[in-house]
Amino acid sequence: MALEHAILVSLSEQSASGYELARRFDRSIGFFWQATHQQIYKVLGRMESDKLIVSELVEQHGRPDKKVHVVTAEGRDELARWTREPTPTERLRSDFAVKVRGLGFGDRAAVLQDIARQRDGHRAQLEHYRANAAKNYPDPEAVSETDLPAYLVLRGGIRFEQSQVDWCQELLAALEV
Amino acid sequence: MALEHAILVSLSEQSASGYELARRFDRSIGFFWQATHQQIYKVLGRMESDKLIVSELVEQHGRPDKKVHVVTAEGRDELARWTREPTPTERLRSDFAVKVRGLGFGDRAAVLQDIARQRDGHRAQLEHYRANAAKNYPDPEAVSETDLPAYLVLRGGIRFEQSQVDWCQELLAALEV
DNA sequence: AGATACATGTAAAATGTTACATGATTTT
DNA sequence: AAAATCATGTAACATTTTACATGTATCT
Repeated sequence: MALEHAILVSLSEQSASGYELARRFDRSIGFFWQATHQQIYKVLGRMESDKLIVSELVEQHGRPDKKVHVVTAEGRDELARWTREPTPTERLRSDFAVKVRGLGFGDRAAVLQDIARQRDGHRAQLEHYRANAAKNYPDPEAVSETDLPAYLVLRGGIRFEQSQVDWCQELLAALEV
Repeated sequence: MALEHAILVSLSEQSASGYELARRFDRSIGFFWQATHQQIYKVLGRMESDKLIVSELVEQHGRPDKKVHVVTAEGRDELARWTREPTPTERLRSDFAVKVRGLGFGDRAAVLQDIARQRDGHRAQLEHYRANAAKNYPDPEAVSETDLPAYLVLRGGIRFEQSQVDWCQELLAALEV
Protein backbone atom coordinates (compact mmCIF):
# COMPACT_ATOMS: atom_id res chain seq x y z
CA MET A 1 0.00 0.00 0.00
CA ALA A 2 1.42 3.30 -1.10
CA LEU A 3 -0.31 5.67 1.30
CA GLU A 4 1.34 3.81 4.15
CA HIS A 5 4.75 4.52 2.65
CA ALA A 6 3.95 8.13 1.86
CA ILE A 7 2.99 8.57 5.53
CA LEU A 8 6.17 6.82 6.67
CA VAL A 9 8.24 9.20 4.52
CA SER A 10 6.40 12.22 5.86
CA LEU A 11 6.62 11.11 9.49
CA SER A 12 10.31 10.29 9.02
CA GLU A 13 10.88 13.88 8.00
CA GLN A 14 8.92 15.10 11.02
CA SER A 15 6.54 13.44 13.49
CA ALA A 16 3.00 14.77 13.24
CA SER A 17 -0.67 14.39 14.21
CA GLY A 18 -3.25 13.09 11.74
CA TYR A 19 -4.44 16.61 11.20
CA GLU A 20 -0.94 17.91 10.45
CA LEU A 21 -0.38 15.01 8.05
CA ALA A 22 -3.61 15.88 6.26
CA ARG A 23 -2.29 19.47 5.86
CA ARG A 24 0.95 18.13 4.37
CA PHE A 25 -1.07 16.04 1.93
CA ASP A 26 -2.67 19.29 0.82
CA ARG A 27 0.78 20.69 0.18
CA SER A 28 4.25 19.22 -0.46
CA ILE A 29 3.69 15.48 -0.30
CA GLY A 30 0.26 15.85 -1.86
CA PHE A 31 1.82 17.19 -5.07
CA PHE A 32 2.29 13.57 -6.09
CA TRP A 33 0.10 11.64 -3.67
CA GLN A 34 -3.36 12.81 -2.61
CA ALA A 35 -5.09 11.67 0.55
CA THR A 36 -8.00 12.94 2.62
CA HIS A 37 -8.03 13.07 6.40
CA GLN A 38 -10.51 10.18 6.50
CA GLN A 39 -8.09 7.95 4.66
CA ILE A 40 -5.15 9.12 6.74
CA TYR A 41 -6.82 8.42 10.09
CA LYS A 42 -7.84 4.96 8.95
CA VAL A 43 -4.35 4.06 7.75
CA LEU A 44 -2.73 5.57 10.86
CA GLY A 45 -4.87 3.20 12.94
CA ARG A 46 -3.69 0.21 10.96
CA MET A 47 -0.07 1.36 11.03
CA GLU A 48 -0.27 1.59 14.80
CA SER A 49 -1.65 -1.97 15.07
CA ASP A 50 1.18 -3.08 12.79
CA LYS A 51 3.64 -1.29 15.11
CA LEU A 52 5.09 0.82 12.28
CA ILE A 53 4.31 3.91 14.35
CA VAL A 54 3.50 4.78 17.95
CA SER A 55 1.45 7.75 19.06
CA GLU A 56 1.90 10.11 21.96
CA LEU A 57 -0.94 12.22 23.29
CA VAL A 58 0.22 15.84 23.39
CA GLU A 59 -1.84 18.20 25.55
CA GLN A 60 -2.26 21.70 24.21
CA HIS A 61 -3.73 24.84 25.72
CA GLY A 62 -6.13 26.93 23.68
CA ARG A 63 -6.38 24.02 21.25
CA PRO A 64 -7.70 20.46 21.28
CA ASP A 65 -5.15 17.86 22.34
CA LYS A 66 -3.48 15.95 19.56
CA LYS A 67 -2.00 12.52 18.95
CA VAL A 68 1.51 12.82 17.55
CA HIS A 69 2.63 9.81 15.50
CA VAL A 70 6.25 8.68 15.54
CA VAL A 71 7.94 6.11 13.29
CA THR A 72 9.26 3.05 15.15
CA ALA A 73 12.37 0.99 14.33
CA GLU A 74 10.01 -1.45 12.59
CA GLY A 75 8.57 1.42 10.58
CA ARG A 76 12.05 2.48 9.49
CA ASP A 77 12.80 -1.11 8.46
CA GLU A 78 9.60 -1.32 6.46
CA LEU A 79 10.41 1.94 4.68
CA ALA A 80 13.92 0.73 3.84
CA ARG A 81 12.54 -2.61 2.66
CA TRP A 82 10.07 -0.80 0.42
CA THR A 83 12.77 1.35 -1.21
CA ARG A 84 14.45 -1.92 -2.24
CA GLU A 85 11.34 -3.07 -4.12
CA PRO A 86 11.40 -2.21 -7.82
CA THR A 87 8.63 0.21 -8.83
CA PRO A 88 6.66 -0.88 -11.91
CA THR A 89 6.91 1.66 -14.74
CA GLU A 90 4.19 4.16 -14.06
CA ARG A 91 1.40 4.63 -16.51
CA LEU A 92 -0.77 7.56 -17.33
CA ARG A 93 -4.40 7.21 -16.20
CA SER A 94 -6.43 10.08 -17.47
CA ASP A 95 -10.15 10.75 -17.61
CA PHE A 96 -9.31 13.80 -19.65
CA ALA A 97 -7.55 11.76 -22.35
CA VAL A 98 -10.58 9.48 -22.58
CA LYS A 99 -12.72 12.56 -23.10
CA VAL A 100 -10.45 13.90 -25.85
CA ARG A 101 -10.54 10.51 -27.51
CA GLY A 102 -14.35 10.60 -27.36
CA LEU A 103 -14.49 14.01 -29.03
CA GLY A 104 -16.30 12.70 -32.10
CA PHE A 105 -19.09 11.16 -30.00
CA GLY A 106 -19.82 14.11 -27.74
CA ASP A 107 -20.22 17.86 -27.58
CA ARG A 108 -17.25 19.29 -29.46
CA ALA A 109 -17.58 22.85 -28.15
CA ALA A 110 -17.85 21.59 -24.56
CA VAL A 111 -14.74 19.44 -24.91
CA LEU A 112 -12.80 22.36 -26.40
CA GLN A 113 -13.81 24.46 -23.41
CA ASP A 114 -12.75 21.64 -21.15
CA ILE A 115 -9.32 21.52 -22.80
CA ALA A 116 -8.88 25.26 -22.17
CA ARG A 117 -9.99 24.78 -18.56
CA GLN A 118 -7.57 21.91 -18.14
CA ARG A 119 -4.75 24.03 -19.56
CA ASP A 120 -5.58 26.85 -17.15
CA GLY A 121 -5.61 24.47 -14.22
CA HIS A 122 -2.21 23.06 -15.13
CA ARG A 123 -0.87 26.56 -15.68
CA ALA A 124 -2.00 27.57 -12.19
CA GLN A 125 -0.41 24.46 -10.69
CA LEU A 126 2.79 25.16 -12.62
CA GLU A 127 2.92 28.72 -11.27
CA HIS A 128 2.30 27.38 -7.80
CA TYR A 129 5.21 24.93 -8.08
CA ARG A 130 7.48 27.57 -9.59
CA ALA A 131 6.73 30.00 -6.78
CA ASN A 132 7.44 27.22 -4.29
CA ALA A 133 10.76 26.42 -5.98
CA ALA A 134 11.79 30.09 -6.18
CA LYS A 135 11.01 30.55 -2.50
CA ASN A 136 12.52 27.37 -1.06
CA TYR A 137 15.34 26.73 -3.51
CA PRO A 138 16.46 30.14 -4.81
CA ASP A 139 19.79 28.69 -5.84
CA PRO A 140 19.26 25.24 -7.43
CA GLU A 141 23.02 24.63 -7.52
CA ALA A 142 23.25 25.06 -3.77
CA VAL A 143 20.47 22.73 -2.59
CA SER A 144 21.67 20.69 0.39
CA GLU A 145 21.90 16.91 0.31
CA THR A 146 18.99 16.74 2.77
CA ASP A 147 16.69 18.94 0.68
CA LEU A 148 17.72 17.43 -2.64
CA PRO A 149 15.01 14.72 -2.88
CA ALA A 150 12.18 17.16 -2.10
CA TYR A 151 13.63 19.63 -4.62
CA LEU A 152 13.95 16.98 -7.33
CA VAL A 153 10.39 15.79 -6.81
CA LEU A 154 9.22 19.38 -7.14
CA ARG A 155 11.18 19.54 -10.40
CA GLY A 156 9.24 16.48 -11.53
CA GLY A 157 5.99 18.26 -10.73
CA ILE A 158 7.11 21.28 -12.76
CA ARG A 159 8.04 19.08 -15.71
CA PHE A 160 4.71 17.25 -15.54
CA GLU A 161 2.61 20.41 -15.39
CA GLN A 162 4.60 22.01 -18.19
CA SER A 163 4.12 19.00 -20.43
CA GLN A 164 0.37 19.03 -19.71
CA VAL A 165 0.12 22.74 -20.57
CA ASP A 166 2.04 22.15 -23.80
CA TRP A 167 -0.19 19.23 -24.73
CA CYS A 168 -3.36 21.26 -24.13
CA GLN A 169 -1.93 23.98 -26.38
CA GLU A 170 -1.24 21.40 -29.08
CA LEU A 171 -4.81 20.08 -28.72
CA LEU A 172 -6.32 23.54 -29.08
CA ALA A 173 -4.12 24.40 -32.05
CA ALA A 174 -5.13 21.20 -33.82
CA LEU A 175 -8.83 21.29 -32.96
CA GLU A 176 -9.78 24.95 -32.92
CA VAL A 177 -10.24 25.81 -36.57
CA MET B 1 -17.37 6.25 -13.32
CA ALA B 2 -14.63 6.57 -15.86
CA LEU B 3 -14.23 2.98 -17.06
CA GLU B 4 -17.85 3.09 -18.18
CA HIS B 5 -17.09 6.09 -20.38
CA ALA B 6 -13.86 4.63 -21.73
CA ILE B 7 -15.87 1.55 -22.75
CA LEU B 8 -18.57 3.73 -24.34
CA VAL B 9 -15.91 5.54 -26.37
CA SER B 10 -14.31 2.29 -27.47
CA LEU B 11 -17.63 0.64 -28.38
CA SER B 12 -18.70 3.79 -30.24
CA GLU B 13 -15.62 3.41 -32.42
CA GLN B 14 -16.43 -0.25 -32.99
CA SER B 15 -18.74 -2.76 -31.29
CA ALA B 16 -16.86 -5.57 -29.56
CA SER B 17 -16.97 -8.53 -27.18
CA GLY B 18 -15.62 -8.31 -23.62
CA TYR B 19 -12.53 -10.16 -24.74
CA GLU B 20 -11.89 -7.80 -27.64
CA LEU B 21 -12.38 -4.81 -25.33
CA ALA B 22 -9.84 -6.27 -22.94
CA ARG B 23 -7.36 -6.53 -25.85
CA ARG B 24 -8.00 -2.87 -26.69
CA PHE B 25 -7.33 -1.95 -23.09
CA ASP B 26 -3.94 -3.62 -23.53
CA ARG B 27 -3.30 -1.36 -26.51
CA SER B 28 -4.67 1.95 -27.78
CA ILE B 29 -7.25 2.93 -25.18
CA GLY B 30 -5.13 1.37 -22.43
CA PHE B 31 -2.36 3.90 -23.08
CA PHE B 32 -4.27 6.24 -20.79
CA TRP B 33 -6.78 4.01 -19.04
CA GLN B 34 -5.94 0.52 -17.79
CA ALA B 35 -8.51 -2.17 -17.11
CA THR B 36 -8.42 -5.92 -16.69
CA HIS B 37 -10.94 -8.32 -18.22
CA GLN B 38 -12.47 -8.94 -14.77
CA GLN B 39 -13.28 -5.28 -14.37
CA ILE B 40 -14.52 -5.01 -17.94
CA TYR B 41 -16.96 -7.94 -17.69
CA LYS B 42 -18.38 -6.59 -14.44
CA VAL B 43 -18.91 -3.11 -15.82
CA LEU B 44 -20.36 -4.48 -19.08
CA GLY B 45 -22.96 -6.31 -16.98
CA ARG B 46 -23.91 -3.12 -15.20
CA MET B 47 -23.97 -1.14 -18.43
CA GLU B 48 -26.36 -3.67 -19.91
CA SER B 49 -28.71 -3.40 -16.90
CA ASP B 50 -28.52 0.36 -17.29
CA LYS B 51 -29.44 -0.04 -20.97
CA LEU B 52 -26.35 1.86 -22.16
CA ILE B 53 -25.46 -1.14 -24.32
CA VAL B 54 -27.15 -4.25 -25.68
CA SER B 55 -25.39 -7.48 -26.52
CA GLU B 56 -25.84 -9.88 -29.38
CA LEU B 57 -24.65 -13.46 -29.24
CA VAL B 58 -22.47 -14.12 -32.28
CA GLU B 59 -21.88 -17.77 -33.12
CA GLN B 60 -18.45 -18.61 -34.44
CA HIS B 61 -17.00 -21.77 -35.89
CA GLY B 62 -13.62 -22.96 -34.72
CA ARG B 63 -13.89 -20.53 -31.82
CA PRO B 64 -16.09 -20.08 -28.77
CA ASP B 65 -19.16 -17.95 -29.36
CA LYS B 66 -18.94 -14.34 -28.26
CA LYS B 67 -21.22 -11.62 -26.98
CA VAL B 68 -20.84 -8.46 -29.04
CA HIS B 69 -21.77 -5.28 -27.19
CA VAL B 70 -23.37 -2.37 -29.03
CA VAL B 71 -23.99 1.17 -27.74
CA THR B 72 -27.69 2.13 -27.53
CA ALA B 73 -29.23 5.56 -28.08
CA GLU B 74 -29.22 5.93 -24.29
CA GLY B 75 -25.53 5.07 -24.25
CA ARG B 76 -24.81 7.72 -26.87
CA ASP B 77 -26.77 10.26 -24.81
CA GLU B 78 -24.83 9.37 -21.69
CA LEU B 79 -21.52 9.75 -23.51
CA ALA B 80 -22.57 13.15 -24.87
CA ARG B 81 -23.75 14.22 -21.41
CA TRP B 82 -20.43 13.19 -19.92
CA THR B 83 -18.43 15.21 -22.46
CA ARG B 84 -20.34 18.25 -21.23
CA GLU B 85 -19.17 17.71 -17.63
CA PRO B 86 -16.04 19.68 -16.76
CA THR B 87 -13.05 17.46 -15.93
CA PRO B 88 -11.24 18.39 -12.69
CA THR B 89 -7.59 19.31 -13.30
CA GLU B 90 -5.71 16.05 -13.24
CA ARG B 91 -3.07 15.44 -10.66
CA LEU B 92 0.01 13.32 -10.64
CA ARG B 93 -0.18 10.28 -8.37
CA SER B 94 3.14 8.57 -8.24
CA ASP B 95 4.52 5.82 -6.06
CA PHE B 96 7.85 6.47 -7.69
CA ALA B 97 7.91 10.12 -6.61
CA VAL B 98 7.17 9.05 -3.03
CA LYS B 99 10.13 6.70 -3.24
CA VAL B 100 12.45 9.42 -4.55
CA ARG B 101 11.26 11.68 -1.78
CA GLY B 102 12.07 8.95 0.75
CA LEU B 103 15.59 8.54 -0.59
CA GLY B 104 17.20 9.68 2.64
CA PHE B 105 15.34 7.06 4.70
CA GLY B 106 15.95 4.04 2.49
CA ASP B 107 18.54 2.23 0.42
CA ARG B 108 20.16 4.86 -1.77
CA ALA B 109 21.79 2.45 -4.22
CA ALA B 110 18.51 0.56 -4.66
CA VAL B 111 16.59 3.77 -5.34
CA LEU B 112 19.18 4.89 -7.89
CA GLN B 113 18.81 1.54 -9.65
CA ASP B 114 15.06 1.99 -9.54
CA ILE B 115 15.36 5.41 -11.18
CA ALA B 116 17.41 3.90 -14.02
CA ARG B 117 14.85 1.09 -14.38
CA GLN B 118 12.03 3.62 -14.43
CA ARG B 119 13.83 5.62 -17.13
CA ASP B 120 14.32 2.49 -19.24
CA GLY B 121 10.65 1.58 -18.87
CA HIS B 122 9.54 5.03 -19.99
CA ARG B 123 12.03 4.94 -22.86
CA ALA B 124 10.59 1.63 -24.04
CA GLN B 125 7.05 3.01 -23.82
CA LEU B 126 8.14 6.13 -25.69
CA GLU B 127 9.62 4.03 -28.49
CA HIS B 128 6.45 1.98 -28.59
CA TYR B 129 4.30 5.11 -28.97
CA ARG B 130 6.63 6.58 -31.58
CA ALA B 131 6.55 3.41 -33.64
CA ASN B 132 2.75 3.44 -33.39
CA ALA B 133 2.63 7.07 -34.53
CA ALA B 134 5.05 6.48 -37.41
CA LYS B 135 3.02 3.50 -38.58
CA ASN B 136 -0.50 4.90 -38.23
CA TYR B 137 0.09 8.59 -38.84
CA PRO B 138 3.08 8.85 -41.19
CA ASP B 139 2.04 12.35 -42.20
CA PRO B 140 0.87 14.28 -39.09
CA GLU B 141 -0.32 17.16 -41.27
CA ALA B 142 -2.66 14.86 -43.16
CA VAL B 143 -4.45 13.12 -40.27
CA SER B 144 -8.18 12.91 -41.02
CA GLU B 145 -10.78 14.57 -38.83
CA THR B 146 -11.92 11.12 -37.67
CA ASP B 147 -8.45 9.98 -36.62
CA LEU B 148 -7.43 13.30 -35.12
CA PRO B 149 -8.53 12.62 -31.51
CA ALA B 150 -6.73 9.25 -31.33
CA TYR B 151 -3.63 10.84 -32.87
CA LEU B 152 -3.65 13.74 -30.42
CA VAL B 153 -4.04 11.41 -27.44
CA LEU B 154 -1.07 9.42 -28.70
CA ARG B 155 0.84 12.72 -28.89
CA GLY B 156 -0.07 13.26 -25.24
CA GLY B 157 1.35 9.85 -24.41
CA ILE B 158 4.56 10.68 -26.24
CA ARG B 159 4.87 13.98 -24.38
CA PHE B 160 4.24 12.28 -21.03
CA GLU B 161 6.80 9.53 -21.58
CA GLN B 162 9.38 12.01 -22.86
CA SER B 163 8.96 14.21 -19.81
CA GLN B 164 9.32 11.17 -17.52
CA VAL B 165 12.53 10.10 -19.29
CA ASP B 166 13.91 13.63 -19.00
CA TRP B 167 13.04 13.78 -15.32
CA CYS B 168 14.74 10.46 -14.61
CA GLN B 169 17.84 11.76 -16.37
CA GLU B 170 17.77 14.88 -14.21
CA LEU B 171 17.41 12.71 -11.10
CA LEU B 172 20.39 10.55 -12.03
CA ALA B 173 22.53 13.57 -12.91
CA ALA B 174 21.76 15.18 -9.56
CA LEU B 175 22.07 12.06 -7.41
CA GLU B 176 24.79 9.96 -9.02
CA VAL B 177 27.97 11.52 -7.80
C1' DA C 1 2.17 -32.63 -26.01
C1' DG C 2 2.48 -28.09 -24.49
C1' DA C 3 1.96 -23.26 -25.17
C1' DT C 4 -0.72 -19.59 -26.69
C1' DA C 5 -4.94 -17.33 -28.12
C1' DC C 6 -9.92 -17.07 -27.69
C1' DA C 7 -13.78 -16.52 -24.55
C1' DT C 8 -16.44 -15.43 -20.10
C1' DG C 9 -17.17 -15.11 -15.78
C1' DT C 10 -17.24 -15.14 -9.83
C1' DA C 11 -15.32 -13.87 -5.26
C1' DA C 12 -12.52 -11.88 -1.86
C1' DA C 13 -9.54 -8.41 -0.32
C1' DA C 14 -7.60 -3.98 -0.51
C1' DT C 15 -8.11 0.89 -1.55
C1' DG C 16 -10.21 5.08 -2.21
C1' DT C 17 -14.19 8.46 -2.14
C1' DT C 18 -18.09 10.74 -0.15
C1' DA C 19 -21.17 11.65 3.48
C1' DC C 20 -21.98 11.97 8.25
C1' DA C 21 -20.67 13.43 13.00
C1' DT C 22 -18.77 16.32 16.81
C1' DG C 23 -16.68 19.95 19.34
C1' DA C 24 -13.23 23.78 20.81
C1' DT C 25 -10.86 28.03 19.58
C1' DT C 26 -9.45 31.85 16.86
C1' DT C 27 -10.07 35.27 13.43
C1' DT C 28 -12.94 38.57 10.79
C1' DA D 1 -22.18 36.38 15.09
C1' DA D 2 -20.30 33.82 11.48
C1' DA D 3 -16.48 31.74 9.29
C1' DA D 4 -12.21 29.50 9.42
C1' DT D 5 -8.83 26.61 11.69
C1' DC D 6 -7.66 22.87 14.76
C1' DA D 7 -8.69 18.15 15.88
C1' DT D 8 -10.45 13.17 15.35
C1' DG D 9 -13.10 9.91 13.92
C1' DT D 10 -17.21 6.32 11.71
C1' DA D 11 -19.99 4.43 7.93
C1' DA D 12 -21.47 3.55 3.42
C1' DC D 13 -20.33 3.11 -1.10
C1' DA D 14 -17.45 2.63 -5.23
C1' DT D 15 -13.48 1.01 -7.42
C1' DT D 16 -9.45 -1.71 -8.19
C1' DT D 17 -6.58 -5.66 -7.67
C1' DT D 18 -5.70 -10.42 -7.17
C1' DA D 19 -7.03 -15.05 -7.07
C1' DC D 20 -10.02 -18.59 -8.53
C1' DA D 21 -12.57 -21.10 -12.21
C1' DT D 22 -13.51 -23.28 -16.82
C1' DG D 23 -13.35 -24.69 -21.51
C1' DT D 24 -12.24 -24.74 -26.81
C1' DA D 25 -9.12 -24.24 -30.68
C1' DT D 26 -4.98 -23.28 -32.96
C1' DC D 27 -0.13 -23.22 -33.46
C1' DT D 28 4.63 -25.12 -32.74
